[in-house]
Amino acid sequence: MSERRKPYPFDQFDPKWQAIWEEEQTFHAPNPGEKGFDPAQPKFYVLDMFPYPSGAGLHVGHPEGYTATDIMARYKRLCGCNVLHPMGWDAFGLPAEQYAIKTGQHPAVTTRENVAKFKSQLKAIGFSYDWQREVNTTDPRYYKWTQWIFLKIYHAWFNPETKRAEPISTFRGDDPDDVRLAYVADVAVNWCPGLGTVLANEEVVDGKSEVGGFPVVKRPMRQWMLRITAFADRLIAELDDLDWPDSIKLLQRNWIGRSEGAEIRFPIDAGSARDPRAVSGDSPETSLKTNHKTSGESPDEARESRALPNITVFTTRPDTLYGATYMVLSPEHPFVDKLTTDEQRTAVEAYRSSVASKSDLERTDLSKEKTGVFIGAYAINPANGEKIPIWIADYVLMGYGTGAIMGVPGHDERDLEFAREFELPIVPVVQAPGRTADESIGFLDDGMAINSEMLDGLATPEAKRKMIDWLEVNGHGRADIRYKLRDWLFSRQRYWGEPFPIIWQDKKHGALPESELPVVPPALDDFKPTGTGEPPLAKAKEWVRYSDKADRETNTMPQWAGSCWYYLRFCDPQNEARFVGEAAERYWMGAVNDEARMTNGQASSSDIRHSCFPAQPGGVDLYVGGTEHAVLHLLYARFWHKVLFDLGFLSKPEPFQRLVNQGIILGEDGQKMSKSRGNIVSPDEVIEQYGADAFRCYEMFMGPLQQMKPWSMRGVEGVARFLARVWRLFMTENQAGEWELSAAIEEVEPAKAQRKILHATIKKVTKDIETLSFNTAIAQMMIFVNAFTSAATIPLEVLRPVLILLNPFAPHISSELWQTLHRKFEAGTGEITAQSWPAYDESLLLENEAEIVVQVNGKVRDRVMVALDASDEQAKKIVLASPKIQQLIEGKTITKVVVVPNKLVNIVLAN
RNA sequence: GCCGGCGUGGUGAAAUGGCAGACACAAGGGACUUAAAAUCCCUUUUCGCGCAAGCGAAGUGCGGGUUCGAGUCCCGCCGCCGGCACCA
Repeated sequence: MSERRKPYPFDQFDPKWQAIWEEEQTFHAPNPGEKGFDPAQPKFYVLDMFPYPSGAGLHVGHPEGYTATDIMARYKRLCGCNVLHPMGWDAFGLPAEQYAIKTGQHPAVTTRENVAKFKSQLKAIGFSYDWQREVNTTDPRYYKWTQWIFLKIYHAWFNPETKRAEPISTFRGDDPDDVRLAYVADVAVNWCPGLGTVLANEEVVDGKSEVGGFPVVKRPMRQWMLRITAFADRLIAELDDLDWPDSIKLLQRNWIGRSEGAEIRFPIDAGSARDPRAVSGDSPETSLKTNHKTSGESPDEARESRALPNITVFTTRPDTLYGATYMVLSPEHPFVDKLTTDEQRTAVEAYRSSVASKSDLERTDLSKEKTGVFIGAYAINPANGEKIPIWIADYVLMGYGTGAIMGVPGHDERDLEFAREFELPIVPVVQAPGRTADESIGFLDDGMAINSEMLDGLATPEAKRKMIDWLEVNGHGRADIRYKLRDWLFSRQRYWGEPFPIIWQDKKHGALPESELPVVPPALDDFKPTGTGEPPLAKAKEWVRYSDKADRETNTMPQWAGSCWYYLRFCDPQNEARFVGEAAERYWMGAVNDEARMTNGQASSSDIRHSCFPAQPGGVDLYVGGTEHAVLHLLYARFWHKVLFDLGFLSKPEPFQRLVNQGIILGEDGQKMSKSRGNIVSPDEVIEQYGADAFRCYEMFMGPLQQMKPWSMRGVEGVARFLARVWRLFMTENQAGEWELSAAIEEVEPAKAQRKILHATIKKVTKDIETLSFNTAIAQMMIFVNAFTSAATIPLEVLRPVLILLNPFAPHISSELWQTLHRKFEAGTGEITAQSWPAYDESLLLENEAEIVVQVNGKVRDRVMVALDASDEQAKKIVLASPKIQQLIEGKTITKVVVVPNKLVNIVLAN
């Protein structure tokens, strides 16, 4: 008696049912060909973003999305679907390694402990995962296939003709290493000294590492890159058919940053450069090979550029070429050295070194004034033949476009600022509607071309087109498309990641044969980064030596690698011969089998409807996770998926058909949960006090899934009270203080009103689950329970379906009550999880009469009952006969009467 | 700066262009109880009138508009949140 008695005995039946589900493997989904697989069942794949198992365990934010997917999974099973609902661990990554550095504890040990903790917490919430499908990215049986996929990428190239990834064997050029989708490049990378590793652009936030917040500097290093830019167009275009939030699609489109425009070549003025002949090539890109797209320059261009060097710029506004009064090169542009005149050399060198010492953060500080230096050389504007000065300035970035721009101060904000700072000429070439030429300086939108000879009078879009034609015809340039998206920097100098299946011999990289996978990292005592950029794996000399002639690659893959394809492994996690079996992939990642939908055993007569099987184009049917992965994981995974699809391994080009982002859960103080604020709520304490079902239901009852919302223990209590009312609807306490089935439950015909509320509840809950409106589904079940709490007798017929409706939300209590009910009544067979989702009968929702709202001039004045089949005229007549209304309209002129059948009549009076 | 999203009671929120505030929380009152807890019932947008059942007015960030009718659609502001940020 020391503890307070629970309002219902969840502390007894929560563990009981969790044990039964585990024992009976209730939620195991059989694969095609396996025992228990029914080809007539449609599939439903509902996926959570698998967690990184941190040492802190779960907080109440994690299970928000998990609860939503669990409700969906349990609902779809009750609807007769074969549901794939798996969970696993994204366990490579920095925290475990940082911990290892601090304590010497091997990351594998930490990971094992954290996984066990996470798993027991998830089980305590009663999630219906198929634990037979659990995967762990750090398990050699898993990362064997991560490495295998890397090899597929390595052995593939992007064929610009077919716009698809193809095996490297179809490449007809000289050196396949130039075009592989995985390649090595010396690039200016984001080096993070604090973490001792390089980072992808996506992992750098405000000049600091996303993990740990350490400063990040640019540094040239030899790194593995994945050619994601080749897929930029498809990654944008194929978003269209996905059922994702528009905001996430937009985020991805913006991140990819497609810009249409033109590449324009500006000849260097022969008289001005120190030694123009010394400049070779027409673009820095051909030598650097940073961009796949431009590697195939035409021979024409090459010949031309040898005759007279050009500076190539990219612009989205070729129509403004006549307004280009100067050029700016990035300070790192390879032409700067060759073009700088002796007089300007000192100033140029000084500027370049000052820029080099700046961090990215300082350099991109928008509020600072434009800086730059004239390098003494001139270029020729190909449109008007004018000699224009060449400058360098740090507002031009080497990493985008060609690292050089034409300065059009009339119609570009930055150029205008720069030109004003250094008193360069400003020529308006686009006239704004309703403004004079001079007033149009600084006008950025589409207008009409002026001061542009052949373009004069043309609207901007036509002017662009005409200029591009002219450039192409005269060999000064061509239409071009550029992206903000960079190729994916794929190597890390860390211990706790997948080793590359790559060896080096004579300074050339080569792939290991598939038979040598997995490549397991060496045992190390010292996990510390070397600090020099050399990876920790290099310390394992024995391991590194592959043969007398060849050494192993010592970089490791980034954390994203494992999560790029885990949803595929879930389809067939034990397969030792393949990353995913063909039949399993086709079934789970393919489209829903329409035939199965039609022949499914659910009742479907005309008046009984449910919507368990909306049209689904397939793939992962529902993917729930946080917005923080909008441009990282979701873009990388789509990229890998497309490569594997092109190579013929997958059924569909997109992995995740429907995506939903859950909103974050704030602490009780309305602030983001964090250790430092001390406002973290753990599911453990909630479950201990209120039970798993109250926890689940509160997570869903708080508000719309997608919305940010604060936690409230009071709110949990309210939901717990609801579940206690459900309990007492079925159970009463006897003299001995034991719970027994209530005598009020009888096998009697429900009253009409009872039946009506039952069917209204089935309809509402079904619809709300489909739209993920779990909060209003629970509200409706509360209404149902409130309506029955004081009833003298409760018909069995209405209780059974409601338990099934409740089951996805509160699986423990509904299972327990179902079992108790059926010990007495023996109606129906088996556990609640084996039942069918109830159907509702629309005709039972209708009365003979409807209450009509009567408005006068749009204000509600009365309510009257009108027969359902009444005509508009009849309704009007009844409404006008109402004494209240009579009073209000007396002596006034009715100008109009609006009738909304069965709902409303609005009488409009003349004033 | 640019691009999104969101502003409804004391709080979380509900509302296919058709009764604003469902369902909860909190608060207040009552029943049961020796008492408390638990449970159950009632009140609770604001203002005004009324002993009362009730009646009237205003009300969804602010200002306009469309409409018989706007929380919902359109235009212009303000505020908060998120993303991008010298991307040529």
